[in-house]
Amino acid sequence: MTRIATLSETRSNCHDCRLRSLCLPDNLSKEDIGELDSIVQRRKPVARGAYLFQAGQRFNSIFAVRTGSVKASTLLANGDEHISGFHLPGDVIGLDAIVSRDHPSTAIALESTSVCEIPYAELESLGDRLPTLQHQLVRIMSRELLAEQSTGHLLTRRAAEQRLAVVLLKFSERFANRGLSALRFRLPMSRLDLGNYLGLVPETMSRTFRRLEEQGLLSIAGKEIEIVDVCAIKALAYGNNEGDLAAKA
Amino acid sequence: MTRIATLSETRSNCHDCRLRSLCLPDNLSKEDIGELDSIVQRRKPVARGAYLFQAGQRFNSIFAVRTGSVKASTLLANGDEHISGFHLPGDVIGLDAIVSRDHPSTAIALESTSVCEIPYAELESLGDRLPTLQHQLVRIMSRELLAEQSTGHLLTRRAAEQRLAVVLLKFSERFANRGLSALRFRLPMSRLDLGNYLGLVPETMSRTFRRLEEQGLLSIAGKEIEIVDVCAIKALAYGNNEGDLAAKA
DNA sequence: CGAATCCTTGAGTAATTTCAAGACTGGTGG
DNA sequence: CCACCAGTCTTGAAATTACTCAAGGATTCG
Repeated sequence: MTRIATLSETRSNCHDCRLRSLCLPDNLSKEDIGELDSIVQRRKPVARGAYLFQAGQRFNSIFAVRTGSVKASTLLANGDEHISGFHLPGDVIGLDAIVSRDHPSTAIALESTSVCEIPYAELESLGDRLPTLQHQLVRIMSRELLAEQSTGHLLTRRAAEQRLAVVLLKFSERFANRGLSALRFRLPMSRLDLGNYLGLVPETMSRTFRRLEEQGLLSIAGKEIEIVDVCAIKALAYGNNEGDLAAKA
Repeated sequence: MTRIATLSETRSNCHDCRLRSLCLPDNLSKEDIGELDSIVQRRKPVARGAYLFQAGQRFNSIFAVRTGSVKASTLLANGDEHISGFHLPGDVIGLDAIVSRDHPSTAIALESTSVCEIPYAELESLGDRLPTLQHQLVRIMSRELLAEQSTGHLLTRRAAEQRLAVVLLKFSERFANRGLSALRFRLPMSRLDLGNYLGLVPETMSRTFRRLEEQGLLSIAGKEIEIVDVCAIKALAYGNNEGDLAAKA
């Protein structure tokens, strides 16, 4: 077929982006979105396993995930990998690098992933002229700060079942925020990666998933997860430690 | 003694503040600091156990810790408290509330603590006029984001000894950043609170402290901590899991 | 000085980790 | 299109570790 489409035609712009309300353009006027759009670079999708950037690499841009998913990881002194988070469409990546000159962590695509690259120097300049954009950047950073904090809550839960319940609800919420089903979704990462994130070994992950399925809280088919009993999962995740509520499932 | 000093005289200003380089004034011109100073409110110290703000309370200001220390906590559904962080002089608190209208967490003074209160609406307006100030706010948020992330690293460490080693090194670094001793310092929080933060029960905290002291890595006198063998602590915190290096202590 | 809180210590239990090995996938190449 | 291969996932049994429960002792703050 004849390809007469220019690059810009096949690539979306901020104004028409479904994720606009989650991203930098939120609250911006049509004109301001146009200005932002002019500095946003939309490259071809990043292949599964490829780096968006690596730890130690010079920081130049932040990235907004458009489709796909990304894991953020750091290499520990002993050679182990620690996964500090997973990024889904609408998330903005690289904000932790602003304060230093270099990226503190590595961003790896978990599947074919398309991102918008926003050169930070240009964003900063544009923000000087467009207060609304600047405010939105700050709001997004505040949002990320909040998200990171709740990760802390997650990891101090002792029981593996609790940690899994909490993280599943968090993903559920994130999918729902994008208008997807809160009860049926596909986890983009391997159990290995999810376990690493939660501080649990793969064996425990496997057993914990199975236990929740046996209790009738989940239905699992590979990476496809269905939350069968939301109430019970919430009770397990956020309810009392004694299990009084959860035991009623 | 005769008190003729006005309130403004007994209270410092941003320009003369020792913590200036860690805080919002960093990188600002003398004039800009003056403008910032004019919106900063310096109240009398907050007593030990008093709230700077409570979760759910309307967000109006961010706070910079000048002296003392603060713990950030949230109440879980089961009634338990979760401590998400500790704030020392130079830290800016409340940034996680910008995105929502209310504070997501409660800030409690761990000792008599003095803070600078910065009304956020005014800071935002001022930031619109002073790009350098705006950039500095973003840098501080990026710094906080980075700090929160490394909390995640901390909490995925399985062993209690590792978690304690990591958190002690983090405090050591923070004290050093303020020009204090990196090897001898006073932890402002109780073992209870520190354990809560680390996801460990008080009994485990007690035993773990004692074990590190017996191994000759620490010297402990109440809240006063001395790091005796930095290398061994670092090996324990960041070295390999097998303990090959740490065992040589 | 006195009460409240915090810290310590001990013994037993429950949980995850470790070690080992087999089964399953999904992607690649013939 | 099928077969292969590497990585992923599962399962079992033993070992380690932190948690729970209980109670006494030490600090600290008012």
